Amino acid sequence: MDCNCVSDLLLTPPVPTLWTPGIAFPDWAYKPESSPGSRQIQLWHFILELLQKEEYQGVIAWQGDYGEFVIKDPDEVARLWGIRKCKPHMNYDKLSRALRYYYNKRILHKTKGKRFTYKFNFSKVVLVNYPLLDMASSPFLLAQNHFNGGTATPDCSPVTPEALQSLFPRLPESGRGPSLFERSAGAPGPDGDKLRLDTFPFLGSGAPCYSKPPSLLGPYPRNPAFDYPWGFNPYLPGAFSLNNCPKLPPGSLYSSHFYPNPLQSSLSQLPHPFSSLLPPGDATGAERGQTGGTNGQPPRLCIPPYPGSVPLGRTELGNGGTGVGDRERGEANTGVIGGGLGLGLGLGLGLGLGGLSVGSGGGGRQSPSERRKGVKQDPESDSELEITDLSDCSSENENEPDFPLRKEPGLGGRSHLLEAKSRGLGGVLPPLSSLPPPVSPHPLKSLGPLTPPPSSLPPSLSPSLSMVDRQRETETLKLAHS
DNA sequence: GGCGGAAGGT
DNA sequence: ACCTTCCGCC
Repeated sequence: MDCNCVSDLLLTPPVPTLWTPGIAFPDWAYKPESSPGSRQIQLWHFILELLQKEEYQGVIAWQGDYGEFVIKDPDEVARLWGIRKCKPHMNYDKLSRALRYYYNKRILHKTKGKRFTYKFNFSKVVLVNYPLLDMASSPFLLAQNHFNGGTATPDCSPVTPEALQSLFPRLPESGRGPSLFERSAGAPGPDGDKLRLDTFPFLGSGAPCYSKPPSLLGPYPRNPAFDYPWGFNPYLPGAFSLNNCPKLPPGSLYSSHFYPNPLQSSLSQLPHPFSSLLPPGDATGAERGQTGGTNGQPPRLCIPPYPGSVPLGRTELGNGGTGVGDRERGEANTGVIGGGLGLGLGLGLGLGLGGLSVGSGGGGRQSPSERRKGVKQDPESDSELEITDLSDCSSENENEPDFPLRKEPGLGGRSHLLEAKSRGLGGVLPPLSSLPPPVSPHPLKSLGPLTPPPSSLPPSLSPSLSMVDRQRETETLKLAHS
């Protein structure tokens, strides 16, 4: 069915994956075009999109436990979802049915006793958004080993190649190869490769198929002129500079509550050099400069999207986590991540997934619906953030703001950004002057099989790894691979 | 409100 | 596969 709902094209930009600061999910997070449903965003993606956006704090927000969110305005969420899916008759009853559908897939579960409250199973989702492939295929992984000196730690244990292979049966030993991808028989080509999420046991069958592996896409496969939101443009030099993070949006996918600040939760607990990545004396450093901070509002974390930082440290999804404790039926720790996953690759590499903690969400910003209805802002909200009204999205919902995602990467969105930034609402990295500059401004340009770390895995995060070391390891990898 | 079965659509 | 729609049940 073709409808005039918000165009998927606007919602599925060719965002360069790991470093994607955009509000939509990276290309690989969407279904392949060949699949039924053709690249339509999945509900949980959509939920995450809403969750990461300031303007929907009044509609849906992180709240409570790690990964837990509350739908403050079920009707509005349903409406937005309906717009998104061109289902004008969508309502919360149906939406919730779809959410329940995720129970079995263990992507979500219900927080019992709390109305409209659900909880993500991070072990499912995190890797969907941090495809290990990139991590695995990046020499950055090698760098991880340098952080812990190659020795096992409870939080980031080097795993033998065998162990890794057992986790990811098709993960190539070299960290680079086709085995994570399902090469369509006789159809190798741009779409011939699909990341085999089914090789990730913790992702299960419910995980969306990647249309393409991010780091193997090569130079942006489509529409390179895509106008990135908040003025962010990965093509621009410095866009991936760790020291230049104001380019990043306030609600980066990788920096929202859903990806609680690994710097905060992990680096501060890790020995140097991890801890040195945090601003001095800042236990909650990463929140600083993110969300005002002077108004007492629980900050909506906008963590600098160090994609590479995710694998840095400990996993706090439960066991030994900092207040992340899962208390409900197995929950988020069903996957290997939950146990403090350390993934090694090839040469005794250590990879932990996510140092995770979460701030309580939900500053109660006034939602579009509230604005629409003229509802007074949530008393606990102090937000004066002007939300760009992207009402040029045609839909059955006449004259309503409609679903704004991706709609206006231009002036509107930027003004939003500017305003947000002017209020210190994120997109600002904590000072990381100690970090070396990025190697390449282009996230993917140099992504060969064995190249310097892509921007998605900033070399800055391997301060102890010299280029010589990298080169050496690269060579070693080549040998191992051959 | 929340649940899951069932049927159906794409 | 991933919902959407409908429904009866609790």
